[in-house]
Amino acid sequence: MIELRPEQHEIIQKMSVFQVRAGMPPTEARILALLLVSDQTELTFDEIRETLNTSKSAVSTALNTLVLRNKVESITIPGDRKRYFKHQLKNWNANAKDGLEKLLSVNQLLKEILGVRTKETEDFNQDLKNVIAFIEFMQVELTQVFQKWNEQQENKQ
Amino acid sequence: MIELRPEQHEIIQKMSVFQVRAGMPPTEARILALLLVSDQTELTFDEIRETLNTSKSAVSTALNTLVLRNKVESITIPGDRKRYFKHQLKNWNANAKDGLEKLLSVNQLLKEILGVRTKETEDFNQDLKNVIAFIEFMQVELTQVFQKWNEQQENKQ
DNA sequence: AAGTTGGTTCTTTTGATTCAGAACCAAAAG
DNA sequence: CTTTTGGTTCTGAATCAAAAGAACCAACTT
Repeated sequence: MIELRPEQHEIIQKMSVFQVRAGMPPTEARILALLLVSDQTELTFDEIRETLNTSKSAVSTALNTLVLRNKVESITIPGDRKRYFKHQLKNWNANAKDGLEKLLSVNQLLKEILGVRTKETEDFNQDLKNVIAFIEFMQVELTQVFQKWNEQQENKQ
Repeated sequence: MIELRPEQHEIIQKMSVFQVRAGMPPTEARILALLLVSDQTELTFDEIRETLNTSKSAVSTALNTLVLRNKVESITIPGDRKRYFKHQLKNWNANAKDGLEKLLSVNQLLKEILGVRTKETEDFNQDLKNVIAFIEFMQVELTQVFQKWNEQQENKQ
């Protein structure tokens, strides 16, 4: 069992509220938050379960989906049967990119809608075309922004 | 009651699935999709209710939150008691900006976490600093991207 | 003033998520 | 081969969000 300072508990609370609002299940959110604030960066299944005071089943399913979604990485140390779990901070960038791309993929549907609409409603259709153009613009610009970040990072080494 | 062609029904289906995945309640999603595909761009409360085959209460609350969130605009025609509802395509841009800013606001919490962490775990802390830097970078770049788009639009007129 | 229209608000019902508890299982240790 | 460890999987049970239904209300009509 990990001992947490009061501030750490507080942040777990605030952070998980934030993530739950964004659609993440509570247990997953609390595990992620714990892995961010804990003094040890690698925790075992049981440390997580005890510290968060949650059932084995809840922790097991939550951890598995977190690993599946590349939010958490699971580490095995040779000669130790336990698995250790660690926040995948390194993937934050890539996850963000994936998330944005998924959002922008709505453009496919908007184009379909434009294809199906009456030609009568010219103003509306023009507005729709504009949204489509905006999303396409964002796609191009965001790729450049990500590229720029990656270049900056490489130059720092 | 609005008559919809099969393709229109299909798109309402696909579009609302997409939005529901992104966290929007089903009725709201279907109303938005209907307002995008319908041949008439302005529909009354009852046209929406009948076409989507939903209860008055569900339509009422959904419409009200959509109006509150600037996703739908409500129009009144003088001498007609009914309200007409229209998709706020013009606000797509601004809504996108708000949504992104909300996502990026997690940075506040990440900074708090960094302040509370042990100094022992240097690698982890460096990764965390990197995420924070990345989000700050995105904030700056995104503002510029939005600005660039707005300038382009002004020049077109 | 007695409907009718165009909704809103409150309560109940339904359905889906989430979690706990227990049974279960595979790998390693004894 | 039996036991322990480190989890997983399978029911319920509790909770929660969304929708339905019904009562309600204000504005307009007749």
